[in-house]
Amino acid sequence: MTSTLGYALLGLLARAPATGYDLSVRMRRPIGYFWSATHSQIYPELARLEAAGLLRHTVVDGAGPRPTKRYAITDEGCRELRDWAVSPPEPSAERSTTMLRVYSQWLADPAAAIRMVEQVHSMHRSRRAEYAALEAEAAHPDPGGDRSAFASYATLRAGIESENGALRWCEWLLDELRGDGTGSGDLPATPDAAGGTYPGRAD
Amino acid sequence: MTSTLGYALLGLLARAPATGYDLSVRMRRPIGYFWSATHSQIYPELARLEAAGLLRHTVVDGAGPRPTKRYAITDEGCRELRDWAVSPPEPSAERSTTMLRVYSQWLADPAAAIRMVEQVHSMHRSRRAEYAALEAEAAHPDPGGDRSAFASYATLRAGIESENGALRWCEWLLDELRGDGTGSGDLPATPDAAGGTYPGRAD
DNA sequence: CGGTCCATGTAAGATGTTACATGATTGG
DNA sequence: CCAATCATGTAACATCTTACATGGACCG
Repeated sequence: MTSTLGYALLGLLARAPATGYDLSVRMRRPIGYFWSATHSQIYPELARLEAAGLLRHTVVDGAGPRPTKRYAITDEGCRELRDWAVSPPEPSAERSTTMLRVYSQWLADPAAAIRMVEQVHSMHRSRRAEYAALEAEAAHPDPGGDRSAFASYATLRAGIESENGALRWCEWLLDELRGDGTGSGDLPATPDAAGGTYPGRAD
Repeated sequence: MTSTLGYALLGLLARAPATGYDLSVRMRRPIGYFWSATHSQIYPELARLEAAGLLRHTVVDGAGPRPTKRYAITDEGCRELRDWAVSPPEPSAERSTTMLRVYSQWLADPAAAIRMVEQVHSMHRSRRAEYAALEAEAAHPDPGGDRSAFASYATLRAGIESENGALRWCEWLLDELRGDGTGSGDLPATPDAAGGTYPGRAD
């Protein structure tokens, strides 16, 4: 019944009440580092959630031509969100246009392919730097303490992990494409792990 | 003009001609390990690509009630795919319902949260095993040799990387949630890296 | 006086999911 | 005989993106 976007909004409102505008600003960049939406999705969804009794709004002073609404989650909303949060996760289909491009780069000039992968690499570097800065701010919350702060931190760690993995992959691929490959087939060690740890291997 | 799905189909057809059915079977599981689609998307898209001159079909013998069509990519299709493959990648919005769930798990019973993360963990383990088996089959193609085989291999490596990162994250989170945390804040070394290497850290 | 921020909404279009529909062949 | 596989399509629905629309306040 409730959409994924709905749960994203409930997740934010469970932490603090907010206006639709507040929510749309926060969701321009991914929330929990793994979801995003625009205001044109958010406003209708808030109305639907309220009709379902999961939210309530009060009109407050604001700058817009229409009344400014501050939304708060209801007890029913909390319950529904809580149940969804621990319900069995569906096997999510990963999607990446970048990977699709790489899949067909064998058709193109090798130099052009390398340039494209370099761009991907630098995008991941700056994204990781962003996340690393956020991590430095919040330090490492105790899972037994403020649980909502720890949950935010856990999704941030996942973002950093995922950027580290992407960076390692880019560096491996660039080595291969440039012909610097040592022939071992292993991924290279990365000398510049700024922020976010590169964890050790098993052996 | 051409959709992402269109490029996914062109990417497969650039390797070998195929029927819509073939394509739909291959795309039930992600192609290049990072895209998927169902037959109801694929058939109309094939018609559109053909109308745009990027594909051509011949009718062949087959079992269906309608004529079975074998599609092949045209030179124009190859050119368009090639250009797209090395064009600047857009910053992709990552989406994960699992992460959204984790973001709100602080509302729920800790034991239920742990059970849910354990399920995520085991899903990633089996996915990685699947990928590792595929990797063992293909070994490590030379980037200077069959370039299309190497491109497939590169996307498979990305899939393995991403599974390794997800597994490491699950294991860290489970330690934290169970209260086994050493307090170092670092991710733990993982003792059971089956298939797919866990690469070394920088220092 | 022009641009940005606040603040909310609608509408049109692209894309993705789920269900409906047909019908022959093969294997248990 | 029932189910799965081969093989192609349409229709309804949900979701996401992009553009249109309004209007006050503040800053340069």
